[in-house]
Amino acid sequence: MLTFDHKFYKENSLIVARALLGHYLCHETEEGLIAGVIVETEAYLAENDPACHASRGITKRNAVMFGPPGKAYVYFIYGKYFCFNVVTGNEGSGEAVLVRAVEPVFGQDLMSKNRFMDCEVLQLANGPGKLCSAFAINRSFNGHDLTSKPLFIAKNSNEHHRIKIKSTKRIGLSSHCEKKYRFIVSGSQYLSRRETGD
DNA sequence: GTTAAGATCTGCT
DNA sequence: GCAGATCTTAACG
Repeated sequence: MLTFDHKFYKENSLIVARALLGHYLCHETEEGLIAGVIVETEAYLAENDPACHASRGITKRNAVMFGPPGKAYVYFIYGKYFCFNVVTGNEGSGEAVLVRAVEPVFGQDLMSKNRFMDCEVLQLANGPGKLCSAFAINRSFNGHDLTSKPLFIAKNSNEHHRIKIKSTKRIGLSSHCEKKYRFIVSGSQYLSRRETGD
């Protein structure tokens, strides 16, 4: 499995968000490999984006976003869930890509175990909180370099050229969510929301 | 020290 | 389709 180099993550979040679709998110846990194809992402921009955690300057939580690109930004939300992001852009810019859903391809049994509940394969990792739970991603991976094990993103050299990418509005934001900064693999059955006709 | 809101998920109607 | 759970984070005093 080949990972992306740091130069790849240095592009701005809009570019990286699209570029990550169709590639693999992998976690080599002690119990075995967990892997899935990234099918849904959202870009959070350094400039003019009030919804971005970094928009109000550096804090203890978002510090990793201002560090070098290619690292994981993991934060806790709603008292229960984690969200997994990839830091992008130049160091100091404060931007990231939220990975919202993956299509399970390996270690579905482990994902199911990590979710602590019975659910269809279709719903194992079709949302930011679900994905982190299934992949056993927690606070300890905040700041982890995604070009190295045990948690990494690997290139898919086969299918990538076949996917069709669509952009839509971002999910779950109370304000300033009009821009189409959410990117999905069109036709995928593993999205967090059903694909609409817009 | 206190408070309000949050890049969500689940279960119930 | 909608409300509740649940607790960290950040802003404010």
